Amino acid sequence: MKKQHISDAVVRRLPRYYRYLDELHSRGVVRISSSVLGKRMGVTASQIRQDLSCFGEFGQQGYGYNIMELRAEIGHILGVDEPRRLIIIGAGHLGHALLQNFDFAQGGFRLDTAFDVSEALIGTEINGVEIHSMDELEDYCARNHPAVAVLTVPKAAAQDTAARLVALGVRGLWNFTNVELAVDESVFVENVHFADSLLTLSYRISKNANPEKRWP
Amino acid sequence: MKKQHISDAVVRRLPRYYRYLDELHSRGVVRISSSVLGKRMGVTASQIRQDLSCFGEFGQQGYGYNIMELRAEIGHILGVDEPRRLIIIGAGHLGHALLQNFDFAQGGFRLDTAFDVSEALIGTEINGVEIHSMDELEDYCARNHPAVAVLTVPKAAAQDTAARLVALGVRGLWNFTNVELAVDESVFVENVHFADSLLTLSYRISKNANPEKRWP
DNA sequence: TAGATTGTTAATCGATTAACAATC
DNA sequence: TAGATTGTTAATCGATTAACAATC
Repeated sequence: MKKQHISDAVVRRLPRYYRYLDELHSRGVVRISSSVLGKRMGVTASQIRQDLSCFGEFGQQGYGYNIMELRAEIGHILGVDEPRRLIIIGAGHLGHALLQNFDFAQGGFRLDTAFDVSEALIGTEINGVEIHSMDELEDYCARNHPAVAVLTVPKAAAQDTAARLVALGVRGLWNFTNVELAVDESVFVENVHFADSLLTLSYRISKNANPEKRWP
Repeated sequence: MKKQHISDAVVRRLPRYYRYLDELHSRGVVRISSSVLGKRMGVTASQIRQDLSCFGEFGQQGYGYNIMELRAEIGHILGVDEPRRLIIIGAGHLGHALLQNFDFAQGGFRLDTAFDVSEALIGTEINGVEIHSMDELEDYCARNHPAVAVLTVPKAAAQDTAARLVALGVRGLWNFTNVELAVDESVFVENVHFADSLLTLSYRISKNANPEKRWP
């Protein structure tokens, strides 16, 4: 039975299901039951079935799930088969790393242009992606209507750049700036807060300090 | 009343409190009440008080919280005042970006050495951090006992490298490889799964597709 | 058919919010 | 003192797990 509202907890688990199914698929496994998948992923079979039931009925009694099918269904739910444009704002070290390492196409995103203010970078190409001047942003957006912008600019420029992108019709911001962006609620912001992530690790290590192993 | 078990939900909110308090502190604000802080952060006052009460009593009736004190208390809870060593494994684009941009000292981590297999990088220095050969990892760990290792190696090397680090006594792994690491449960793994993060954004955009704004 | 496994409903568990006495 | 705000207890809400009839 399809649910109308999907909780954030469920949404955040979907990419992980997708990843496991993708791996099983590429290893040639054809079918899997919720209990086997659950054991492998370290979650309960109930949770998997409950999560999937939010979106439809993808399994078969007595059989389980066809991996290829389920993978495609989750991909569809996540929107990977619905290609959209993405741009990178800021081709510094982090933007550069994403341009070099990250497979945007796998997530269903088309990336052909990044933007930066550095004269040294403008006009160059990284991994097949052209670096344009920030002055061309308005023009590019008017022509290509990118759905998502990746924010890898310095902290100080984050809020202004975000506002500019929102005004240009961007629907989502993938925010690496460690700044809390104030934007219209119709625009989705996905934060990647490195500092927060490392601090939780710091916390867990501190709390479970093993006296024998406590070195600086 | 101090709690013995702290839920993950609470732990993940602490860095955000810390960040806000840090900013208020640097702007010279002296005190704040849970309701004002809550309004600013977009959470309930109840939640803030409930969260803090897991660790002690840091406020004062009729007054609220002293920002400098509370900031220091949360910093202490997170372990930022307890310096520990951290190493970076893999000085490729992403490792490089972290070396250049990320302030490890602010999280209480001392970073002096990164490791890589590339002959071109070994012996060089990035932002004051020396790049050593992976061959020197055992020796370095025996001498310096790093608490945390940042994993910015290629996917294929992830699991083996993790196992090697765990054997060398590392207590936590900050994992950027998008691989699920199988390690002893006494070692903490904090995953930064870029792909998962972007897919949740993809999902939210797909579901709330605004027909007027639906461009590729 | 018999065994396996689903989707779903019910039960449990935990997290968030509300309320309020205590008190600065 | 009176007003404000805490820490904590109680109430609510939501998410996870368990159970099971349906059925492949």
